This record gives sequence, structure tokens and C-alpha cells, in this order.
Amino acid sequence: MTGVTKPRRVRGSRTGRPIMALLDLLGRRWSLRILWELRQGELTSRALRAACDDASPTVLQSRLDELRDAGFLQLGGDGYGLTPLGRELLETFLPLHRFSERWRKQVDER
Amino acid sequence: MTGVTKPRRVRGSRTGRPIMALLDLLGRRWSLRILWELRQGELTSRALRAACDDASPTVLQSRLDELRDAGFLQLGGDGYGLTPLGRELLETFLPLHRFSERWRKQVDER
DNA sequence: ATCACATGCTACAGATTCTGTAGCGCAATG
DNA sequence: CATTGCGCTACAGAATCTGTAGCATGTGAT
Repeated sequence: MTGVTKPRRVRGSRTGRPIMALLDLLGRRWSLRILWELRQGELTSRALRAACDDASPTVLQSRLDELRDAGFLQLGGDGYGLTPLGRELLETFLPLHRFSERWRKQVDER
Repeated sequence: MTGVTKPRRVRGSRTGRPIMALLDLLGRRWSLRILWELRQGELTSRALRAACDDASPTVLQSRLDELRDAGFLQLGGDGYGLTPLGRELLETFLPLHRFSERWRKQVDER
């Protein structure tokens, strides 16, 4: 593995408000999805790719690097997995699942 | 105002899993930020633009249309605001603020 | 009335980012 | 060895975003 930690700037961090940096990081293609797909355990990079509708490995790799840099992911024996911090973040998002079901209902009713 | 509701497809909705559609919608540039900036009340399109680091009006408008289509936003007398559903969604995200502070601490400690 | 001003929204060229396919180097396993 | 699967990269074409300018409409004051 690389082992090298490249400094990776998160856009929006210039404001100094971490929430902005976080919103920016999460508001990139596949970020949320990656965290979501790892909710049940580690996945190899290829399995993760498959889980993410075969997203392009280029972007996926970028997101993985960024999320790893942010301290949300780590590369373990069985592939990529959430760090404790990453799990905390994911838990913040879990209510989203329920919400999405309610959302569909409301949309269907129109 | 337009008054016309154009059908707008959310990528990921093909899977039929609303959570995927939601993650995709929210995982676009400025989506999360827009919801966030509207947390305290309505903002005119220009005020919103200013709040979002002067993002390009083109994308912003796309996001506004999409979020409006999704039923999260509406255009009221004082500009754009969250619908009840949108507020529910935002509330799902509020813990993110706290998390982001904790996150910064952990990052700073490295 | 008309003038200035603010609103929601659009056009468009250039820059950035994403997609899709191919393939690399490396370790583990047969 | 040969094979297999891994993390990761290259690269051209497509899609998306940026930045600036400006339109059409509405409101309010002069």
C-alpha cells in the first residue's frame, strides 16, 4: 500500500468552519454512497466499486483518498472500512434511510 | 415565477431504492450547502448565492430546481425556503454540525 | 408614467471533474 | 512458475461546474 499521506485540501475549509469543509467533502460524487456502502463492514476496492454501480475507479479512488485523509476510512485486511470516526459520521446519516422511505411516499402521492 | 413543473429525473432512482436517489441528489455540488444555508429561514436566490460563496448561478439554479422537484424547497414570498419535508430532511442533518466540530479536533491532533 | 432597482432565471465559453476502458505492479495461492 | 485478485493509475471523451454578462418581470418611489 502507499503508506504515504498526501496533504489533501478540502474545499470550503478556507472558511475555517469545519461544517463547510464537511458539507463540501460529503457533497461530492460518491462520497455519501461510499460511506453508506461500508455501513455493514469492510469491502475491497473492487467490491466497493461494484456496490457503487461500477463508478469509475478514477473518481472512486479520489474519494477514497479524500475520505481516508479526513480520517473516515482506513484500509484494513479485508479492504476499506470505516474508522471509529467514520462510523460516528455514518450514524449521523442513518436516519436518512427512514427519511428516504417517507420521502418516496410523499412523492408518489403527487 | 414559472409555475411550470418540469419532470426532473434523479440519478440512482432507477434502482428503485429511494435511499440511493436521495444520496445521489444530496451528493451533488451545493445540494447539502443549500439546505444548510436555509436552515434559519427563507433567502432570496441572490442572498442564497452569496451565502454559498457566490457559487455559479447556473448550478445553483439546477440544484434549486432539483430540490424543489424533490419537494424539499419552495419559492415563497421572501425567496427560497424549506418545505416541511425539507425541514425534516435538514433535521436529519443537524447532528452533522456537532460532528464537524469533533472532527476538526481529531484532525488537528494529528 | 417612468425610472431605478431587485428578483428569479438564462446564455455561453472556458475550466474542472467524471466516465469508461484498459492495464500496471504486487502479493498470495495453486 | 502461472494465475488470480488486490489497490491503484492512464487517458481520451463526455458531462458538469465556473464566472461573467444579461434578460424579463415586478415593485416602489419620484
